[in-house]
Amino acid sequence: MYRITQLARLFGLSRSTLLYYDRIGLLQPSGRSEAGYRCYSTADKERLATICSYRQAGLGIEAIRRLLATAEAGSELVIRQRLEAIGCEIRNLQAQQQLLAGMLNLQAGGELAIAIDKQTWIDMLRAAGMDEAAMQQWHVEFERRAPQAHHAFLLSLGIDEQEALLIRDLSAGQWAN
Amino acid sequence: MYRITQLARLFGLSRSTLLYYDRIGLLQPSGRSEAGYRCYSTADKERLATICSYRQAGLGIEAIRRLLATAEAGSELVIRQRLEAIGCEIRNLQAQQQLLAGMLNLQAGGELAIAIDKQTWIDMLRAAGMDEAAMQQWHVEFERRAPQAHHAFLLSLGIDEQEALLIRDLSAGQWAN
DNA sequence: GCTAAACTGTGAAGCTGTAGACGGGTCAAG
DNA sequence: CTTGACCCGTCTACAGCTTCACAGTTTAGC
Repeated sequence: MYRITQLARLFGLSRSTLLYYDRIGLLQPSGRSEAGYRCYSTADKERLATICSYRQAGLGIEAIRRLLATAEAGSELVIRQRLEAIGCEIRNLQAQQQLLAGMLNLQAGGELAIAIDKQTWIDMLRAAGMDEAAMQQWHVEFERRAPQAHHAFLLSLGIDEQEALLIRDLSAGQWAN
Repeated sequence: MYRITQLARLFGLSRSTLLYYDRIGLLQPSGRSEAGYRCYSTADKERLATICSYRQAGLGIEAIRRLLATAEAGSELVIRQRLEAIGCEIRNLQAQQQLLAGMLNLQAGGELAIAIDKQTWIDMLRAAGMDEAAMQQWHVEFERRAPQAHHAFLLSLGIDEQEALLIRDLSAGQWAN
């Protein structure tokens, strides 16, 4: 049995957070003491552990509630959706970086274009000693390990959706065979 | 002269947002019609454009207010700080991806598409036949051609500001000599 | 000129997830 | 019996809006 602050500390949370979870019914203590103190059982602790890990993964309270309610069934979808959302957020942040870097350039009198394009990229790899075959192989690896990231990367070079898909198809094909 | 909803649509915002900006004094219309309707001038529009681009860059309202107040002076620091913060956020999101990917693996044992990290990147280049020296050379080229993009790219791999600067210094040094 | 829709205004409350403060009750040790 | 460390419930605050409620204004079509 745990008291509220005790349990909160165990997970690096504040008392307020557990009070809040109680109020919204996400985690309600399984009992109360005579004086009305919340008593959290070991089961409550486990539930909180689950909640915490979902929170750390950035899931919203409602999503977590659904996950816990449906007891592990269909949770995969929620997780995949969150993964998708994270990918999106990261791309947004990267766009922000571009924007800000652009502002710095404007102010500093602009030393160079920050966004690199396809040709520049190829030139750099070639300057580093890569040939056609090596680049092919690199695409194949990229596609195999992180297809989403591969796609985003291609787009970031200014390659259009069509061509990106083409490149990915070729890479995937090479991997399959 | 623009009416409130008109201006809002122009920037993909809602009327409420402009009402809010007015209330907090971030963007106040330069006039009112006889009936009391807000009239936004072209100058107001420009100001809003600036605000929007800062917002898109993820800056907070207060930061923007300060930027607009001090009229371009000292804004570089704010921007650099935001860049730093973005790098941090991206790393957090990547950690979340790892966590979620882990959950899925436990449940499904599946492979997944997530943003790439430093090690994955190195592995991919190596798989494509690059060795240490080639990677060095590639960094040098990257730094020479597009230092800002180089920096953003390093951060996107989850490398922290410190290490990124170190890598860039090394690359720049090699180029200088 | 009339009507209906689409706009405008103001002000207040709500949202998320959490932190912290408040005034007061409870409990164990010394 | 006091002291200090707990606990209670309730309230406020944060960002950056959105939504609501209610009333006045403009505009288009008939």
